[in-house]
Amino acid sequence: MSARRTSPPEVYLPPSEDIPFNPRVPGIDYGVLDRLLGYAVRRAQIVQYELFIAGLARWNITPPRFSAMVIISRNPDLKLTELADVLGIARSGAVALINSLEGMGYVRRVPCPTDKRALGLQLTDQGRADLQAITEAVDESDRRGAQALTEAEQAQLLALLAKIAGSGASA
Amino acid sequence: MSARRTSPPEVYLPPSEDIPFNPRVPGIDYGVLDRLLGYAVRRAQIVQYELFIAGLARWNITPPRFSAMVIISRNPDLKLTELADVLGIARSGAVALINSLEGMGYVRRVPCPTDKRALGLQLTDQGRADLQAITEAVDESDRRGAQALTEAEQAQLLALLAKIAGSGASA
DNA sequence: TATTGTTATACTCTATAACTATA
DNA sequence: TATAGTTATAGAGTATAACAATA
Repeated sequence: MSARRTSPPEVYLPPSEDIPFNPRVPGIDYGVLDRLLGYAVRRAQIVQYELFIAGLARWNITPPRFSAMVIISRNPDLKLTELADVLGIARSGAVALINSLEGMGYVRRVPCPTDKRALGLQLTDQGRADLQAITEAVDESDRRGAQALTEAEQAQLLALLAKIAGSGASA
Repeated sequence: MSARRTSPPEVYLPPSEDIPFNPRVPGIDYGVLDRLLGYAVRRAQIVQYELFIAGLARWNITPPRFSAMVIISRNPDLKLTELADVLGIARSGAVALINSLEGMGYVRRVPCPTDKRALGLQLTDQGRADLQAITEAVDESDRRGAQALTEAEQAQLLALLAKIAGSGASA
């Protein structure tokens, strides 16, 4: 009993032999699962994630990588520990994440002038450029994931999700 | 570049040094993430999962284990391959899942009369009994996750999530 | 003493592929 | 030939703990 987790892992490479996840297999009785909010969120997350992977395959970009790039681009000289906090992962995980993005030529570590222990994270020119195209692809797959909803419903859903996310944080 | 995935993994053990996930760290600019449905779902899922783990710690029950037990209890003599399909995991993963539930004394493999290759899955008496208490704990943590919402909002959220989950499946 | 980034280690989950025994 | 369950193997992600450098 070790390797305890605070957040569910998230990795992602394209589908394969398996047909895409079917959130409601015909003839199956889901019992309580059908009325649990947690299961509904999980179902939706799997579908969203599959769309993300399908749309971002050519970039080799996973959700955590995309999130990290966005956070870094919007928050200049963010420290590695802060990034870990924002993403909800351990510092060692953030190191691995940054290593991969650095290997892709998207992120750069720069020394911090005021604290010699720390380092600032920045997007490279290529990272900044590709993030634009990547963001367009993400937007596209996000739109596909929401296509069953009207504009009003999408706004509603976003608001409701923010509410339940926020409630858990303060608890 | 191998070990391709069709669904995000899901494990779960109780939190630790790390404070719980904060879906909106003060002073951080989330950029596009704040308007992406996929990120909102992911944020909510992390919080829901943390509540699940906290509430089910004493049972050593994870979301996949709970889902499997419910599906097995509601669908008599479900085959292992069918369970894998419902949960959206590979057959080898279903074997491991059933092994763990069998080790806990909750699930039993029974030979299938009509097909000697296949086996039916059943809850043991203990599994059936404990599932009741476990379901109550799950209901409790689910309620806590939804406490920021009114009854009407909860129903609305459930319906909207079901819509976006369903849209992805048929695509 | 506490914190930053790092490394080493272990664990869980997942997928692929091959195997067997049936169909 | 195809399918059901199993096993073996590998890969990705996460966590913990310890470390050196710095605060």
